[in-house]
Amino acid sequence: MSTKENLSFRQDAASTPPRAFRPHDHDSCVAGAMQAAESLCAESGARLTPVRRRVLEILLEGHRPMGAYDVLARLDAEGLGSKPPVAYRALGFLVDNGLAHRIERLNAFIACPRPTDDNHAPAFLICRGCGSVAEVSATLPGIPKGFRVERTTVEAEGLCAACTDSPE
Amino acid sequence: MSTKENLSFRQDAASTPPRAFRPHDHDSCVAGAMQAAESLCAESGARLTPVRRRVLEILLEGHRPMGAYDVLARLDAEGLGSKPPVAYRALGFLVDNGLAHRIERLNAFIACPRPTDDNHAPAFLICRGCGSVAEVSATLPGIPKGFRVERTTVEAEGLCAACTDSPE
DNA sequence: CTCCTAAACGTTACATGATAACAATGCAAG
DNA sequence: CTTGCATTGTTATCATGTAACGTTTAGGAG
Repeated sequence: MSTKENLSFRQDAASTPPRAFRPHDHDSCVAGAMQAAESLCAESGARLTPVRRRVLEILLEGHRPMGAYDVLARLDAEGLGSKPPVAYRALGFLVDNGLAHRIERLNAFIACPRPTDDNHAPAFLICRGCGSVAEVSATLPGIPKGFRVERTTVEAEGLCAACTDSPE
Repeated sequence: MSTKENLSFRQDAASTPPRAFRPHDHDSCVAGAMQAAESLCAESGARLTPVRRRVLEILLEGHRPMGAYDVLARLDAEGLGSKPPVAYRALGFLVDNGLAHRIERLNAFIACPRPTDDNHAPAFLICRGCGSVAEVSATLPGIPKGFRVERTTVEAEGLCAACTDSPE
């Protein structure tokens, strides 16, 4: 069973906000995600090369999406690459391997906080106040008979609890 | 109550494919949508100017999304405008007034087939075979307590019934 | 260990998508 | 009429994304 936040679009609303919207031990958050990424790659044979690892680390710095060119700027500053394909290829690898996701509304990318969990239908809660994005599990009920779903994009934009309370 | 296709993500899978995936009387389909658009604009005071009306007609030609530059090419051919802002402004108007929707996955726009229906949470079924897109109603259950949803993006890519049967 | 191949990387050039800013025009209310 | 605001026209530029091609490198086959 998935342990991701213990949240699901199918069950009743959870009582606790997702971790991305709460203060938490982010260092262990990052460490866990990197560890999971290493394991997954080791298991699948995917190669987590220096640029790819670094891009994942950069994405993991915050629970908020980054544009490909933002990532590229970071890589450039660190001497790891300066041309768009460098960033897009690394991001593509991470997305293909479930280590990151693309947020369509924002044309941006975010690290997957729990890549080992079953992750076939992620949904994203985008707070327009603080810019944080939380990943939760989604299952779309009631797809019309005969339509075979292969991929889903589920994104909700709004205000997280903290930003609702203090609308600065 | 919404009459849109009588489909909902909340109820059991409907037995009939959405109209966009079936042969149908498209002329009356278009006429109905234009009529509804006129009424809505008359009621709200929004001005359905020639360019805006024409863009809506162009989008209504098929149940498939068009890129802003595709629309612009059509406008240009008809002498209605040749610069990107012309297309983007008309599309923006249509989206703001619920007469069209943006498909985020595709960076494209599609006419709303039933703009008078309640339309607060549309979901889109995108067939990668024929390129058609059907709009159905979606309600996301189980949003975590405290997150206030303002807008949703729900898109499912896959194969419609017809394309599943004949995978050319 | 050496060779071979497939994957990864670096770079150029370009394609596609979107908007800021400002001037000119139209239109409707007072 | 005239004033004010929405709409349109245009320029210029920014943002996002990818095709294509040659080079390098890692890792397995022999």
